[in-house]
Amino acid sequence: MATGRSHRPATRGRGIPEATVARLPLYLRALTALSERSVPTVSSEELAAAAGVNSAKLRKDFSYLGSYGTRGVGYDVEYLVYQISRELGLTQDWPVVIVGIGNLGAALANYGGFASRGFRVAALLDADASLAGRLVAGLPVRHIDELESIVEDNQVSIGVIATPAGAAQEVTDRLVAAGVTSILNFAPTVLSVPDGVDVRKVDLSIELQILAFHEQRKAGEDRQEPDGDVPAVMPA
Amino acid sequence: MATGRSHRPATRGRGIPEATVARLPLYLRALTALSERSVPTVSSEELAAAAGVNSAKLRKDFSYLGSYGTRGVGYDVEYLVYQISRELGLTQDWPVVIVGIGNLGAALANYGGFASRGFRVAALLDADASLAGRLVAGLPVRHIDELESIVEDNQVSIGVIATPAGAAQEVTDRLVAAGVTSILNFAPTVLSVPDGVDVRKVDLSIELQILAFHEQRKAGEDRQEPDGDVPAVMPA
DNA sequence: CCATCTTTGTGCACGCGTTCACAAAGACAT
DNA sequence: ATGTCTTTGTGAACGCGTGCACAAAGATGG
Repeated sequence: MATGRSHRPATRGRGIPEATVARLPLYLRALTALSERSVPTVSSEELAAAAGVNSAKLRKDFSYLGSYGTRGVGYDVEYLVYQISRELGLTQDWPVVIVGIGNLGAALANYGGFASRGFRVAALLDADASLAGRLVAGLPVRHIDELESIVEDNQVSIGVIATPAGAAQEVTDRLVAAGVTSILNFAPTVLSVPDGVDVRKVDLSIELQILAFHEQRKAGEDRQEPDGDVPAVMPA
Repeated sequence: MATGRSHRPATRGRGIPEATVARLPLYLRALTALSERSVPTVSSEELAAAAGVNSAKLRKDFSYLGSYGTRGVGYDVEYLVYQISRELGLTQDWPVVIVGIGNLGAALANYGGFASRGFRVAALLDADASLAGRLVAGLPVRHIDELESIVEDNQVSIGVIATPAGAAQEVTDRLVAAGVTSILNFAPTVLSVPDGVDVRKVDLSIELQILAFHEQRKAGEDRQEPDGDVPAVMPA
């Protein structure tokens, strides 16, 4: 995992653990819901329950970003929303491009969670010329050849890959060459990128396989092991 | 290893670390690609590179499932494919239901990675009656009211939730009540389930927010810190 | 049969993340 | 002001995951 290390071991602000960063969006979502209900303050216990985590963990997470609650009362909801948004960089506008407008790409383009949090879909790209011009989520699909100009013109630094596996690496290379430095990859492939480029992977089938493992283990506790070791196929 | 017919669920095999389980599908994918190219054996170094992990980690992972390579040679590809498939429970058939056939649900239904690995889409369900009967990925969409009978008739133990956030908990409750014990949740909500039910969450916007954080940090190394601590808004 | 070479399997140490448990801080009532 | 009560912030212990480094195992060639 190429997560740049902090040059400074500083206790404050700079050194937020990766695990904490991954939970901040979770807290933010819960806090936003509270904010919409005009709840002024919330205790670590309540918020932790809403986010589905341990309350001690939540308090420690907040302590990393120097966010202060009030003892005996809790946290100010609006204040926390602002702090977390700023820490995550959501107070600024992030133009993103989505490459590969198949079923998944269209789903992503329509996904409300993007636009609502500082992300703006700058363009939808696809290699299929016959898709060009078609409207998806109100935006026209454009041809992949426009990738470089779009990335440059819109200062796009985040790309989303929803292409078939075979095209993912080439698209990645072009995105990186054009200036993209963060990639969210939905294609079932290992992408290689130069240092300084972040890749996060979302793999639908892997999640299902992990579930299957646990499901099998649960079933195995009740019923007999379905014959353990020797497979039908042996190595030569 | 030939433990023949083991009556005892030996210490080995039972205690596979969660982190290892999460990587097994990754290895399996790389191995399948090798198998299709008729590569007979592979070293830990090569396979690790293909899967994007450290080779020592890979060897340790394999050691947990008792899978034996041959020193000086490497691992037998076919043998490993079988072993990992069996360990993950992919040698059996897993019927799944997908609930919520919007953009995302349709994308999931069409996703090839499911069918190819022991997963079979038993039904597509949606609350919108006007969708009923419409074909998606060759399967007719059925009304959510059929959930209970479908789950029971097909012995479905895995459910995929692709509904809006507001409907996710109710759908979860019905799935669990009908007998589902593993849930893959794409809705941006924290689901509460009874003990014994596994939930895995895939949250598209969270991944993007994590990317934004790193992106902001990268930008912050070059340019000036946009003023650190004191926000414009202070708590009451 | 012996020597050499390759690659596995793993003991060990280290660092990160989680959780407990509690002192400190502040609100609030009297 | 003082005492009580609630809730935060964190020190410390623990457990898990990772990666190094190396001995053991086996293949291969002479």
